[in-house]
Amino acid sequence: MSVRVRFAPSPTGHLHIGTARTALFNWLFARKEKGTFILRIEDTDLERSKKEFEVSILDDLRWLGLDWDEFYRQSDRLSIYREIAEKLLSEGKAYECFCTKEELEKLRGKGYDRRCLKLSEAEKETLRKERKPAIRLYVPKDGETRFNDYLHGELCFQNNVIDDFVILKSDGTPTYNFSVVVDDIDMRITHIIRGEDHISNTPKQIHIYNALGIETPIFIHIPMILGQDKAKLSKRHGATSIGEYRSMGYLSEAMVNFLALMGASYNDKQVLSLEELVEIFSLENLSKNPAIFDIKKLDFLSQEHIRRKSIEALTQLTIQFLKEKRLEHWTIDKSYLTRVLSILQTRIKTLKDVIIMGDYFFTEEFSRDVEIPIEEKKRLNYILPELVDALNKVDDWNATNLENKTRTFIAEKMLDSRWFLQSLRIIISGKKVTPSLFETLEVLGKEKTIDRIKKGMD
RNA sequence: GCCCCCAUCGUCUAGAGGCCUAGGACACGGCCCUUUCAAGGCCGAGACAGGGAUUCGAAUUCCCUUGGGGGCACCA
Repeated sequence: MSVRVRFAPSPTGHLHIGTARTALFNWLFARKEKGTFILRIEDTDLERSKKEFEVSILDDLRWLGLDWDEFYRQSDRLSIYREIAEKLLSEGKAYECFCTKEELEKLRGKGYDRRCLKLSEAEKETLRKERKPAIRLYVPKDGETRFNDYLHGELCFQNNVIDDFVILKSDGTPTYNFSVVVDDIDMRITHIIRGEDHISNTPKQIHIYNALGIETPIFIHIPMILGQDKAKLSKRHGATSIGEYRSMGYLSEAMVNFLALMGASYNDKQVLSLEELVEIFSLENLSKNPAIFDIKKLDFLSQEHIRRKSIEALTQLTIQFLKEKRLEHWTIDKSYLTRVLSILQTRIKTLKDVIIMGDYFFTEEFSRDVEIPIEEKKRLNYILPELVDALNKVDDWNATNLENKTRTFIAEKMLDSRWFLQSLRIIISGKKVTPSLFETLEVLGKEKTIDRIKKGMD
């Protein structure tokens, strides 16, 4: 039997880091096993589901490189859930519940007391005229529910901790636990890979499988991703959606690599492409400990993946990124951009670093992280005009010639080269860290270089 | 409150009774290279939560404690 897995996000927000990792593991497993990866939008919560979030989630999945073989939307399948719920109702495995919100509120924490199970046919008939009933599954109070989880082994829940939960709401839409099971059966899902927060839903779902007389798939509950404070990763930990990281200029390869590394291991190898991950992925690689989100590791991976890009590919990605940041005017001279990137490539962690660390290549409005102290400026004002003269005489403007010329100048004037070169760096870039100074000057060009040195003298 | 899950360096993890004086990666520290900041190279520090039990032998098995996390909706 071939593997069929699904990723089932609800469109109530943007694609979250943890959710994305669940998608990734499902996808990797499907691709590795030559199976089918199904994308199912769980939009039965009419209140909170938004089309724009669905669009955003699909977009982020594509960005990550996760494609799907089949696509479903639960809102298109409402009649199916109703039909199955009716079936369970007619078989006596489920019953109608006429309780109001207020009545249920009083039962909070105590569990549902089955008051509607005791209703007579006549009473139900009267109530039906007043309001639409919800449908609850009848869950036996005695015994226990056991199931096997691939990572956690045999898990056991006492049935008396499970309520007769609602499967169909009074508005005719299914609840999560119900639609999931109906769909997983209908879509012939073989392995359910999902977050550990669903472990406690599983016994409920198993009761539905049992009521329907269907065998359960294999469950694999993967650990959560936590914030630095070890609490479930949430908004207060900062950026938690894939889109935010994309906007920060992380490469999708880095994101995928990072997600795959959290809660799993692959023979000590760390930097891996999506293709390599498919190759080595196995359920046995999964860990059962929760993982803390560590952005330092993401930074490292992003840097590594940037280094692995060809200069052409990196240029393309940067053009795209700068467009998104409304800096397309930086990309007009593509060959210049490529030259800038060729010397920046080994020292940027994200595409955004092109803007942060390399703005001086593109604009005179570049940021100044450091300023030269006044006393030093006085000394420089004295020296710089002569340097300008010297540089003006450089005809073939390349790093080697520039270095020779400058070092000769330093020697003649008996300057401290560390001090002088660093001052020069600050004058032309406003930064204390740049690529090799002479390469930087070469790329920047004669005109801009001399212009900035002159400006630096005022 | 009830139910459930988890527990190795700061972080991600390797480890399925002797290969463990516990391995790797990130981060961190130091040194080297360099009459430029970086980058790069080399080296280093750093963990089996605690207590019992089983065993000739336990990071690895079992129990308890502690700690952390998750779930208990006509949300998903």
